[in-house]
Amino acid sequence: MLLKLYGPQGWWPLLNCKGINPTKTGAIKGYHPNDYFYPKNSKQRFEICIGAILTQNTSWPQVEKALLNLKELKALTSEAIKKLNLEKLKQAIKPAGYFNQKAKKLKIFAEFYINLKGKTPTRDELLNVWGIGPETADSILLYAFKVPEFVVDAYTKRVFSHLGIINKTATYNKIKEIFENNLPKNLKIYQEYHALIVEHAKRHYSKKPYGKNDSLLKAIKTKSFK
DNA sequence: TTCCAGGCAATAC
DNA sequence: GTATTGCATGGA
Repeated sequence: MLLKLYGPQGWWPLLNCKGINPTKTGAIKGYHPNDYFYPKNSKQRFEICIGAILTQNTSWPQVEKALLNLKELKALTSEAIKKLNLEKLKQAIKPAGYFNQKAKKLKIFAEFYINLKGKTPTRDELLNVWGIGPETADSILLYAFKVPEFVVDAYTKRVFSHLGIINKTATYNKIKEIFENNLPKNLKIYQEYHALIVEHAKRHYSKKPYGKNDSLLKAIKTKSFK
């Protein structure tokens, strides 16, 4: 239903890629609808990773401003972030908020990324990096490294507890488990579903009362869907 | 003015 | 283990 309502979301957004859709909500440019072949290289992979860190409790347009500032400084690579002056880094990412913490997170992550030497990290390895929590780890694995880990966020919890499908007090891992146990373990499905939940929640679950005009909720209650 | 945004770590209980 | 708090900018 969500896919029918909103279409493919083309996550993860990148600043530079061919076949982009500049009109997509929340993106200046860089969505890649119907195209799951990104990222194509280590640089794009890294851009997704730092975007995942920068978007912690922050709206995507603010993150894009930060990414564009970094691009201006030619600092969208792990080596460049590692070398970049800390104060300059803070200034560049200021639009994304929490700039003191996030600058530190980016420095630490850049080092971690370099040490990977092209390998895919495990979930536990990511969780052991300061600044990477469960959602950021899963986002990095799912969208940058194409590992099927379902991403849970505040929206997921809000929407699905409203739908009566999960408990309000359910933990991150519990919610993740529910989705993964009830979906085919498929990369495209995991990528698209999470993105669609975010799009749906932005429309109906951003301000209270939540889910007021949620057509999905109505359809589920009346079972008028298949 | 107040609330909110694709969380996380530190701390308190 | 679970609950609370600080972190910060900018849009609605």
